[in-house]
Amino acid sequence: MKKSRPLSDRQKGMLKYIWSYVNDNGRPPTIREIGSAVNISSTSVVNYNLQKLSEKGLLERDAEVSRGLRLTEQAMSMYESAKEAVVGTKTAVAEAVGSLLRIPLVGSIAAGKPIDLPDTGYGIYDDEDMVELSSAMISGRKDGLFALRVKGDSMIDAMVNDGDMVVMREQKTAENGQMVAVWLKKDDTTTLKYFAHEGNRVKLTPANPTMEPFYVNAKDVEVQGRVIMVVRQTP
Amino acid sequence: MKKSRPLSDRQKGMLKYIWSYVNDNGRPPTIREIGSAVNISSTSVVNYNLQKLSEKGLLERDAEVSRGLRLTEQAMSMYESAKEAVVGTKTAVAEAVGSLLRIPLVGSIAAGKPIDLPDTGYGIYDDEDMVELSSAMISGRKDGLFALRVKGDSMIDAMVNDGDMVVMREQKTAENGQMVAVWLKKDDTTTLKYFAHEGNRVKLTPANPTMEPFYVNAKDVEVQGRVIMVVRQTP
DNA sequence: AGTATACACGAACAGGTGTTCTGTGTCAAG
DNA sequence: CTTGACACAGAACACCTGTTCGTGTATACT
Repeated sequence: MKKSRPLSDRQKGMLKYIWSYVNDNGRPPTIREIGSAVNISSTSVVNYNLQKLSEKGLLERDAEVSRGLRLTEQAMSMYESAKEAVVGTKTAVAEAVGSLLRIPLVGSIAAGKPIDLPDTGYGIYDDEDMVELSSAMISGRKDGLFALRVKGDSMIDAMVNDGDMVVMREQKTAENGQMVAVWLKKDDTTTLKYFAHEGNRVKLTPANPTMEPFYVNAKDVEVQGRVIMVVRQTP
Repeated sequence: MKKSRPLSDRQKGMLKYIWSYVNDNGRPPTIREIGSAVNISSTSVVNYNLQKLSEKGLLERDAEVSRGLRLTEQAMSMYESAKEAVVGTKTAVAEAVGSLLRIPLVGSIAAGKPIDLPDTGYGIYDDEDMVELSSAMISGRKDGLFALRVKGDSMIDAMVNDGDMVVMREQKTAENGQMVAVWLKKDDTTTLKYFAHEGNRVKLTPANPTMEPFYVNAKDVEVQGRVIMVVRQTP
């Protein structure tokens, strides 16, 4: 559920000013330039409203960089009505929009503890805690999906970095060849490994091809979920 | 009549950098950013050459204003051919109408060769060759995006596996801290590294935190694009 | 009543950024 | 050889600029 408030007069003015400033000068304005153009005395208020506009997807900001802001296509279209292109593709996109999956980002995953899902279970989530993926990117069932943020460097064996996002599906069992998050009872450790049954043992293979697989007694592992996808956003 | 000297290599480099920076970031660079890009340690030298370029009518400056410079038509025309290639990529933007981005999967990336984009440039794509991502997942500009499939194990230093997908943006320049695909001329190798200017050298840091950064002469690296995202779909 | 949220203001801070000044070396003309 | 224009380096300075903190004021909801 999105609570998208309408733009205030100030925010509309700021947007328009930024647009025309870039048009006139070939570079974005500073916070203080925006402020004096819209009669805002405090830079923090400009900053505040810029952030609001950013949250609405109308502009993007580069932190700690002077003039580090940029209008998005969405905002540009408000001023450049003539710039529509390729109507043909529009229908295809319209169909595709419906197949957008919104996956809750429910917690984090680290080596030292089992996956921590909020006690409430799956319920209501803020917009910030959702990951949007095209359903075309995900094969198989699309229910029971959730995403976790990886904390720490403990998963580099699995080619997963600190800060990466792991999209998973609730599963207590796994088939051979699937990548799973397993809880190793002996070590009190959660790891990501390729999974394979081998008699009463389980073969766990790191994703890093330079590392050797190892074997664990089937009683000592607990499948916590299947890894569908790993996403890393680089700065 | 003024005696108009030909441009020095430095000035040509500055001009080109400014042009690609504006193209990449939507705003002009600072004096120090230009300096580190062209191996000039002193801001006064950059200032000096900027003034020369200004006298030659290749750019205009706004005094006492950060990022207060702008290429003239005359200078822009020097890069006309390259500009058209960029305009070509705009088709990818046109399809980004909704909140869903359709990014062309244009080829593969491997250690032994530069990024191979189809000679045809960006044009028509099959549906199978498109990657769908929510635009909310991608920060920064959304034009000039393309995706590559990673071939081989040569990128494990960058925590990127065989078969992973890399979403990139066409960029000839990079800011400190960004992950880029760089072509190392000496080694005939393409690698993914975190990028940082350091004087006349470039610091390249592997994503794998257990590995040490190394340094290369700025002349021997060529930024081929910026890595926006790495996506791994597990079986 | 109290609590939460959105919005606004002003001040202060740290680092970014253009400018300026002094000095050094090169090279061709006088 | 001397001179002066040209190109460059380094440091210092003053202002610019984004960020953050504390505070205040409405409005809506419990």
